[in-house]
Amino acid sequence: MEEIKEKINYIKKILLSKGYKMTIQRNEIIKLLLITEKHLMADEMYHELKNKGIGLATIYRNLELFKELNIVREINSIEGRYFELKIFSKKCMDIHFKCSKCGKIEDIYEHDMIYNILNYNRVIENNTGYEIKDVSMIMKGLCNKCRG
Amino acid sequence: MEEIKEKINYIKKILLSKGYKMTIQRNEIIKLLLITEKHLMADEMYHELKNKGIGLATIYRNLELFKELNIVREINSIEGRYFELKIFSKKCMDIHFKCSKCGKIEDIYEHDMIYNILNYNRVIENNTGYEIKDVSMIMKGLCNKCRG
DNA sequence: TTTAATGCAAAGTGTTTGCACTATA
DNA sequence: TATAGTGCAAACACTTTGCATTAAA
Repeated sequence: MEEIKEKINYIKKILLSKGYKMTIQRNEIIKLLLITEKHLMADEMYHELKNKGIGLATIYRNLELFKELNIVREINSIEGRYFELKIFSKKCMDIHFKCSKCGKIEDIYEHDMIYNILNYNRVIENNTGYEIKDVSMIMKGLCNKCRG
Repeated sequence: MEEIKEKINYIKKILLSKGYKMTIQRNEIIKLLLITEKHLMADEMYHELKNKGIGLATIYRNLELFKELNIVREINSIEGRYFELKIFSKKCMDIHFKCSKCGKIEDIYEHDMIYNILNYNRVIENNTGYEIKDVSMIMKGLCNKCRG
């Protein structure tokens, strides 16, 4: 519980440093995401928070802001839009390319793709019940020298 | 061009075998997806087909039907919903999940993610000069039994 | 000739925006 | 006390549905 306060405080600093304010509503939204520890849809958050007088528009507006500040990430699936905390996520993954002719191995940094894959991990976790902790990917083919 | 007629005919057989009819509208929607060879949003299709008197509702209804029949697949991203032919797609890659506790290995089928990754492969090929022929992905974590 | 499929318009979703008011820094 | 943030309701965009009509088998 102390940890949650610390994390919220950390996010508050980010907000203040960018000229935004930490409000009761933002505090509650972040706390909810921290406590539930999974992705939520906007209306699920609203359901949870409306008794505290927090409006749906506020939730949408803040999720948008949190996305811009890289605090939250959006996940799109057939069921709709989900949101989850991105900032304290420890998820990482590596991608390697291996040339099937000369055997050379290279690291690949494709940020958007990694981001995308990590998003889908949530979907897979939901569908399967697995808990994914690590992802690695190997691409095989020909490097530019061996392509000829 | 002959190939397109053949493919449409193949889909017609599927429709008829399930008690559906092949209409001008369905023909046009499938032809559009075959010709453009990429994913389209419903309103893009409407834009393309409304001069033939095809309504937006018809497009939505048929995309839904085609999805059920595994003819078309839906892709959800931040920009919105896309649709593409699934039935003649040669795309493949394998994804495995390995439980780090019990060692069990399972196949993962997450079409949208696969589609996404294959798209990024084009980007990586462009950036690196590599030619990617095969992709495999391993996810590690805990299966539902070992999570407990 | 039977029954599935269509176009249109109306109704539903989920999401964003304008505005007067409120609360944070 | 200045200005960012809020709730509410209206507006919006996308999608689905009801119904009278059309067309495929």
